[in-house]
Parts: sequence; structure tokens; C-alpha cells
Amino acid sequence: MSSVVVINQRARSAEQKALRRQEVLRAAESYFQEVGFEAFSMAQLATKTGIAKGTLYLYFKTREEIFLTLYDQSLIRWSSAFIATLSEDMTSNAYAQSLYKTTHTDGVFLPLLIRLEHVIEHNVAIPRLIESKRVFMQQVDAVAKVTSSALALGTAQANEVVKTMGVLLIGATQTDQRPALDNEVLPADVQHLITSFSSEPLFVKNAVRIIESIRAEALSNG
Amino acid sequence: MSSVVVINQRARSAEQKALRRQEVLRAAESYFQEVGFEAFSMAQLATKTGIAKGTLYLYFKTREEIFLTLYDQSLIRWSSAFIATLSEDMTSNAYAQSLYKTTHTDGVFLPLLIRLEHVIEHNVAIPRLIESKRVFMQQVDAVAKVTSSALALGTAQANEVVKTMGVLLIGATQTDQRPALDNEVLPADVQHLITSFSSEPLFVKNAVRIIESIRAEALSNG
DNA sequence: CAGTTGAAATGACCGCCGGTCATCTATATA
DNA sequence: TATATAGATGACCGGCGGTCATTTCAACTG
Repeated sequence: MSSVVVINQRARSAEQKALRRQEVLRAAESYFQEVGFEAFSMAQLATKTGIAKGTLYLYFKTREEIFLTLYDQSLIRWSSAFIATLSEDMTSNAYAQSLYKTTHTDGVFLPLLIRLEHVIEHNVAIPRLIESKRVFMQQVDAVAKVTSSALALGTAQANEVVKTMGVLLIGATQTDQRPALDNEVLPADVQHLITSFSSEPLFVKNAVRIIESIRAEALSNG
Repeated sequence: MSSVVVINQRARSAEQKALRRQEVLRAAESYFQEVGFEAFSMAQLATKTGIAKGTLYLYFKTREEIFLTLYDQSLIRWSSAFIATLSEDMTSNAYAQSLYKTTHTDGVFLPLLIRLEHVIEHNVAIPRLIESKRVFMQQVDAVAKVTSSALALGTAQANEVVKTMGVLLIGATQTDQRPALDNEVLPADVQHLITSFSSEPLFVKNAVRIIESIRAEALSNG
């Protein structure tokens, strides 16, 4: 028998508190998708959630702890979505394409990922950081395991692939975070430059190069 | 005959104004190295420069225009420093090592590079942005040209190498921007994770993989 | 040399930010 | 019903990027 948990005005039980925390996170995620990282304000989030600003700080120590939690959740979502697209013996290209696509369908994963280490982690308590790193390791392991059979690689090589894909993804994604310059008239040379840094081919091409190299190394090293 | 330009209290001529602008930039660069991106405040910069806050805005439209200008300058510095280390017919490994090293000796280049597209460019006037992109293209061309002879590649391949190195560098560098966790006691597993994401091997290894792939493609495509 | 002028310089001021905490009040319990 | 506990509140804080009416000085004029 599970009883319906309703939060009248105050969350007293641990269950109610967890529920309210989730309410905040749900509001935060939708608000984040609206306005992005820089314009995200705690006062506005409080309004959107329907609680007072001070109350937010009963559930999260800092603004960045909210972002870190959203990141953790989106990482978990992504890893299971990506794993679901993998099958045995894929081409490097298919693998890279799927990785790119799945990371880009989630509205919050990449924007948070690229700000993780140089902004978010700088205003988070150490124990919370450790917790997040554990989530990260767990997800990497899960993805590496399936990668191993998808690309026919050993455990070590599969881990290397996953790790490297992360690095490449961050670099290639940078370019998607540029301000929208649509309906701006740009000189042809600048327009060409921007086009030539389109993230998808940049990522996929180099992902394939790296995967193939790691494959070749695995063969020549036994 | 060049006359010495001294700025008493007011910069009236274009020459004096350019000089004062450089003074601001010099102070900004040293201040940036002290406190980093997030803690960099215009009021403090004004104090360090020895002028009033409002005066800063006579020389730069926004805080981000200062950062963009520092970035442009550091890019130019880096490209000439890197070019100076290149010689004919280098190994991919030597090339990658040198690229890594030269980017990491400048104190402001990488921190600005990784914030370029998702923060800095969002608060800069379009004409200024175009100017900066032109500087970028110019430097990429210069580096690509020397890369072409250093790695014995055609122009197209050399450009591809340079472009891709940038992407990889941003991704691999992310990890250096983590908060300093020295004298924090971390669990062994987390400590191991952090160690395994050390930026130098991450960059160099994959840079070599990519360069070698591009080389191989060049051979097989004629 | 004094008087005039225009632009460089100033800093008080604005709205907003993340975060705090004395105070209030809904709820569980006695 | 009275009391104790703890969740919720929002006025308040210092500091932020950026603005602009006002001040001040260098250069020009006669």
C-alpha cells in the first residue's frame, strides 16, 4: 500500500521533503531550458517553483548545487538513452553518430557539461562533489561495458574510447554555444568560418579517427 | 622624430587614448591572472588601473569586450610562440607536445579560450566579434602554413589538423579548470578518476591519433 | 594672458544578483 | 486546547555590471 503524499504547506516527513526537492528540480530544469545558464536566477526560480527564495536554500546549499544535481540526472538519462541505441558490432561511424545525437536531444546535458569543471564545481561542497563523481564513474562504466561489445573492444580500450569521446564532445560542442547570429548580416568570410566549425561533422569525423586508432592499437598490442 | 606620449590626466589625442587603453589591458591581464574569470570585477579593475570605473567604459563597452581583447592578444602571442617551436618534418608527437606546452605557458590564453563561445561572445557587439574572428582566421592560417611543412601535409590537411587541435585542446583543458582539491582528502576512487583525466596525456595521445589519421587519409586519397 | 569650449573623467546611483537569518506559523504531540 | 518544533518567509546585505549628470582640465581663441 503506498499512500499518496500531498504537500499542503510544509514538508515534514523525509518523503515529503524529497518530493518538494524534486518539484524544485523539475521547475529548475524547465526554467533552465527557457533562459539558459547565465540568466538563471534564484529569485525567478523561486517564483516558478511557487515558493520563497529562502526556502530554496533549505533544499540546496547553492545555485551551483542545483546545476550539479540537474547535471547528474541528465547524465544518467543520457547514458541509458545512449546504451539503448547500441547493438553488437557497430561501425565506428554509427557509434559516433548515435553518441552525438543522443547527447544533443537532451536540452540541459551539454550546456551543463561544458560548464561543469570551470564553474559549477567551484561552488559546491566537497562531499556533494564526491557523490557526483561517483555517479559519473558509474555511468561511464555502464557505457563502457556496452561499448565494449558494440565496438568489439577489450575493457581497457572501451574505457579509453568513452573517456576520449567525452573530451571530444566538450570541445566540439563549444561551437554550439555561440550566440545566435541568425538574422545578423555577417561578412562571407566570417560566415564561412562559422559553417566550417559545425559541431556534428567535427565530432563524428574525429570520433571515428580516434576509435579506429584505438582499435588498431588494440590489434597491434595483442 | 617620435615624441614621448605622456598621459597627464586626460588622454586627448588618439595616440594617448590608445596608450591608456593599453594600460587598462595590462592591468586587466595581471588582475585576471590573480583572480581568474569569475572573480574579475570592473570596480577592482578600475582601482588596479588607477582610474574611475566609469572611465573604463570609455575604453571598452562591456566587461566581455575586455576579455575578448585579452583573448585576441593572447592568441597572437601563442601562435607566434608555437610557430617558433616548429621545424620541418617533425613527428606527430613532437608537434602535439609543443602545442600543448605552448598553450599552457600563457596564463590567460586557455581560461579565456574555454569561455569564449559560451560566455564572452554573448556580451560583445557584432562588429567587434567580426574583428575578433578575423584575427582568429589570420592566426589559424599562419599556424596552418607552418604546420603544413612541419608535418609534411597539404594545405587542406594542415588546416584540418589545426582546427581539430583546437577542438581537442578545449576538451582536454576543461579538466585543468577544476577547483584545486589539493589538501582535500579525497576517497581513493575519486582521486584515481581525477588522475586518469590528466590533461597532458589526454591531449597528446589523441592529438597524435588524429594527426596520424589525417596523414593516412591524405595518402590514401592521393 | 584670460575666457571659452568640448570632451575626458568621475562616482553616486540604478536594478539585480546570490545568499542570510530573525521572525512567523503550520503541524505533531501532549 | 496548549505547547514545542521545525519548515517557510522575505526584508535585508554586500557586491555586481553598467549609466549619466556633473565636474574638470587641456587646447584653442582673441
